[in-house]
Amino acid sequence: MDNDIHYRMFSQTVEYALRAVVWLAQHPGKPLTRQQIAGATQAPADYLAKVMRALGQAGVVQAGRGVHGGFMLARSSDAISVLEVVNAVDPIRRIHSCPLDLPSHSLRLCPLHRKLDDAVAQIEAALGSTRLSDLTGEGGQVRPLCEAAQIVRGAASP
Amino acid sequence: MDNDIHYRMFSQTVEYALRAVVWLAQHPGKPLTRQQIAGATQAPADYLAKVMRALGQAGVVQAGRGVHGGFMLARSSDAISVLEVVNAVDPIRRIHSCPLDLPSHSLRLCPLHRKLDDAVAQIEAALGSTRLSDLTGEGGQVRPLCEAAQIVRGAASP
DNA sequence: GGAGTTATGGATAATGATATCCACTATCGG
DNA sequence: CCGATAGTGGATATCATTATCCATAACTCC
Repeated sequence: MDNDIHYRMFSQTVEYALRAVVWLAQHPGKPLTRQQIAGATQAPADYLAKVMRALGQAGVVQAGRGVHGGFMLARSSDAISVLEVVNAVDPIRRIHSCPLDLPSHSLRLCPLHRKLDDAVAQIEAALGSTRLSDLTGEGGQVRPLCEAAQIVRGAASP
Repeated sequence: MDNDIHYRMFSQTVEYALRAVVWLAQHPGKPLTRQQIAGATQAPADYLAKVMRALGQAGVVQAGRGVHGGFMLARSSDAISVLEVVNAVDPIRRIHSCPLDLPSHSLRLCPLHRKLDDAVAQIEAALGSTRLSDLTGEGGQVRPLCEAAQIVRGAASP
């Protein structure tokens, strides 16, 4: 409201979750550990533990413990939508009733909240129709999350 | 991420700001005081002071002090977009560069962040094309923010 | 000009999201 | 079985948002 960077349409938690599952989608086959994912996606490893747990409980990823443990997508990357990932960690909240703090008699929203809910619905639809496979480049070919991430990988693993 | 209600696509501050300007749009002519707006829109009066100040600095509302003071829209309600109100208090942040914490060499976003930014752009467009007059009912006729708000007004002012 | 009213601006407190840390459990390889 | 590895779960710290409070400035009416 006043000075510098803060407001985000998507929470930091959602950011981490999406980076993680995209990275997993780009590296199928063997499980990746939390440390590996954290390193690649520039997420704090300790916090990522919580995020991954939420993804596991939601059935988006499959976790394995022990020496060859780590995380894999629970299904193929074209069977998981971005919306599912978002909802696993920070559910998108549609506006079903008037947010004024009253028992909602109203079944219909006022023009303002109808507009806002329409906007949320748009997002929901956009995320729901996007699959993880849409974000990994065609043919399972490995693509970096961003150009910048590619640079990091190059620098970190000579 | 775990148990109950939290995540919102729009911040509480944005909610208050929008309720306030919609209420102002529905009551043109004379200025409304912070207390009046707070009462009608169920917003905490003290916090609303800050929100209104931000709206004033952004040129969305016009403030007057003293005995017949209060707030009025700075322009007519069909000359103010919802986006302008949102940006006045909690600017929508487009994703211009990779959020990974590196100097952004990359001019192009990766598929993930392109998708996310597209979603944000959709919201921006939807809010930008909606005017306050679109939210007040046709012909300047007074409509409540929500059905619930109408009930409150009825109960509060017999 | 004085009294009362109302926004302004800053300081401070409470709340929720984010981040860190540690003990525990499951799994694998010997 | 033993030790090492890696996820699980909970406790705690940090930080931004939200909320409250107070002193001050501007304005109206008398």
